[in-house]
Amino acid sequence: MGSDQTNQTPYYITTPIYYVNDRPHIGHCYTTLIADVAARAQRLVGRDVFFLTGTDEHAEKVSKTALEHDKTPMEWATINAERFKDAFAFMNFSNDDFVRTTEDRHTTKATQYIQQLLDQGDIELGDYEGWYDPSQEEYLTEMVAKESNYNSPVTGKPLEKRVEQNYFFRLDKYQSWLEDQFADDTITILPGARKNEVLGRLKQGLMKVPVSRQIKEGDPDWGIKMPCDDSHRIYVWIEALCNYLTTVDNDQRTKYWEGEVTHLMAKDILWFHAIIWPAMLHAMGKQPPKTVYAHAYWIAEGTKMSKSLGNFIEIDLLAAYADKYSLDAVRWFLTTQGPLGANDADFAHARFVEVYNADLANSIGNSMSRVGNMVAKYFEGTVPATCNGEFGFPDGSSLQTALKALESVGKPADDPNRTFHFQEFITKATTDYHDALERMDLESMLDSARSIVRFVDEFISYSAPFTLAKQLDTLDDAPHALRSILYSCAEALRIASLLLYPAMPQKMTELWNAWNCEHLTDQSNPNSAFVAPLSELAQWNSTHSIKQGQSITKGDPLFMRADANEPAPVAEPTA
RNA sequence: GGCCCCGUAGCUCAGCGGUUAGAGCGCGCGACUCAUAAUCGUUUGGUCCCCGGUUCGAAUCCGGGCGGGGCUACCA
Repeated sequence: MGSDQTNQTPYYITTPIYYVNDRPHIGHCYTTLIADVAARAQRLVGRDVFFLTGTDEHAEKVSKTALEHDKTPMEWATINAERFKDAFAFMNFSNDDFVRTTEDRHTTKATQYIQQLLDQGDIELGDYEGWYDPSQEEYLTEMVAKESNYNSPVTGKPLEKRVEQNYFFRLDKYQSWLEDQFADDTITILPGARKNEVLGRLKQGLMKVPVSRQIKEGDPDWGIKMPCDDSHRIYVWIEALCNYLTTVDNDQRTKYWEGEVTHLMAKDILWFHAIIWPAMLHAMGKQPPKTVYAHAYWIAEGTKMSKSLGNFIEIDLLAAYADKYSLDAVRWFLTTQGPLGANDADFAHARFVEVYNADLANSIGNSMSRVGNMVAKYFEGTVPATCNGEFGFPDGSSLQTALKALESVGKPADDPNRTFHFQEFITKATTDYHDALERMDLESMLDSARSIVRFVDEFISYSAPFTLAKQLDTLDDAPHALRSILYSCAEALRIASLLLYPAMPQKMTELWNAWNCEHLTDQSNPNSAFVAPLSELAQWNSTHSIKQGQSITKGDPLFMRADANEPAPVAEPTA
């Protein structure tokens, strides 16, 4: 594995921009978290990454709610955009930018795109005819109208058939082009079940989509006007989608759009991202995204989250969990247990504690503790030697010595012929890691990191360095064997920690500080850049490896074991 | 209404035509003691939703049920 294998295509990953009227909740945090983990992993393997999130602010309701709060729409949007920024800073997301759709850089470009589509005839004036619900001030689809017998589903009053003049995007022109993109995965829709949904709907045929709204008497001045026509605003959805391009549509950043683009989102807004947006891009002569990934939802303790139940898991509750179990534990749980597939996932406290103890306290944290502790105990905290990580016949003698030690105390190994090949195992783990990252399968990505930890635990049990340590004076070669064994454990864990970093940047940086590993350009800042790509960092017994004489402090346990009987954290009531 | 997905061990899921159906977690037992009562080993645990069909052979393909869920273009 050399740096020449690193994918040099710039990597651009986006989350949806979030509706500012919502309070940041687990859904926003989850989508942005998986983007963060993917972005950090891609940076780790050496790619040039741009990670974007932001807020969608031009919705009608924003201006309405602003009024209710005695604020201008812009003031209100700013207050709420700040809440998202705070929440994301709290989650330690490494987004390279945060776009607000009210910013000039967005509105200017978005207007240009619409103008271009108008000039080309991809956007044209037409009549929109539909069932209007005057009480809700919205149009209903034919299906919904029919189901409710052409009465308002809310008030029961009759719907009105209304015709409105609107600008339409000629989505219908791009049906066959879209079909081609999906047929050979030029645009990859993930997971597969979602792709089927999109294909199924696509088969029913595409219509023109309205991309403007008429400005009504007394409407607040909010949103972007149609460039050609002051009496229309650009429909907020259409404008919002443009953020992915507007933010990087400049000389410095255009390489990201021309690189590999991944859009992440929840399943409810897949259609816009898989169909409308790629078609718009194609019409503009721009490359479509490579991957459109729609994850499912979190549910809370087995129950769907809804406004009426008021059981949304908001940022405050995540903060309470972070306070008790550490932020990285929250990131780990959400990333590995989340609804990346087509099925919803449950945020259940009992499950959280189970995963926390199994993966973090007992596995990762404990393994790092026991190795650190043995180095402290047997070698006064200084790594005494290096080793090639080969154990067992015919390449190494250290394991044989360890087995002799076990034999001499009457505890011979069941299978005395086992071999352990650290470098080979780690190469396989990092290869799997890369492959999983390419598929956005973050759970198996992190599991391949954890497989190294399991390997180390297994090796410790088998080789029993603690037994060997008691015979340093009586058994020939025992000191050398013990040094080799502990070096290999520490070095393997160092590499595992690199692979775990994207999910748990703070905790892994904590370990590197305790072990004096200089992987980051600024050891005091978990978010600083790596000094080298993974292919170099993860080399066994090489430039960035643990060295002979390197001091390792035991440090505090990274994840203290949790008591399942303690009550679940509760969100602090906040303003 | 239309289209789609899912139903496999207590839980989350993998397997999607071929030997006695798997993993992780949980539970039980054994071993060990460097470590956070952690770890390692091992057992238990399954009419692979039901009925029918195709096949030498089906969890896997086909048809029909039952149950759960999703999508169905103007709140975002």
